[in-house]
Amino acid sequence: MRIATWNINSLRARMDRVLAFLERHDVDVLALQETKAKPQQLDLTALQEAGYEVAAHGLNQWNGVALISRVGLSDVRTELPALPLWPEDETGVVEARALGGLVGDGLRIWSLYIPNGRELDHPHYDYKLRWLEALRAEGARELAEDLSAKVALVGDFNVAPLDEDVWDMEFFDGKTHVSEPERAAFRAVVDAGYADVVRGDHPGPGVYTYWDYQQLRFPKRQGMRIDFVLGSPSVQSAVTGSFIDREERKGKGASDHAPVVVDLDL
DNA sequence: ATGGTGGATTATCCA
Repeated sequence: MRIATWNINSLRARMDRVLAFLERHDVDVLALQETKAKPQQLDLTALQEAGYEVAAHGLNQWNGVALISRVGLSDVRTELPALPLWPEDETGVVEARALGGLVGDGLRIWSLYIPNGRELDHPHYDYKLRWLEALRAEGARELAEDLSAKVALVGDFNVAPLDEDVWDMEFFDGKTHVSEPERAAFRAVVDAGYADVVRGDHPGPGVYTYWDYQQLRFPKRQGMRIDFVLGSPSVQSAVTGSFIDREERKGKGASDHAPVVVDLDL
């Protein structure tokens, strides 16, 4: 089974790229972030004609997530249990930052869009840390129940875990994505049993998944590694290969993120 | 001097 994660920065603006990507790489399951669409705004005809089922979760113009699968899609959940909400919820509305489903032979995959954090002293920064802690707790609970559970936590984590995951640490001094609390929160998810299954075969420095649209960051190779596929032990041991599709960042109409692709022999 | 891109939605917010 070939799974992938991609911050698409508007699914409606890039549906043609998604279809071409799925076909080009023979992808079975694709997790998307920043779909920037409510489910009812999406025209899924072409995806369905290509043999894919789709589940989408979105409430506003920036932080929607989706799962696309041609190997089954069931038990779809639109929120992680006990996930803290932003803004502090009075209406019952929750943010569309997580969407999980069962695909293939019992693999649970979560498409995750971790909060950006904005600034170190912004309320969203604390929200980001709480969100990651809730993800860790839920991930730990899942493995405490069944250590052999096949779980993949994939998506845009908005954290660069190592210094080598950004093009210039001095540039990021005092900024989010590289602060120690964010990195500790990311490591806690890993330590709960969810390993980065890509880094081993694609070590840095200079291996990125995101390049800002501004300042010619992509041609200048000034990027960040912030998109990850984290796998439970049974997923880790099933990995047969992986790659970051840097080509997808090229040309007119590219997302600012590249897809991350992982092959599994479950 | 400096958000110099890009998307969604409409002059502003978000990343």
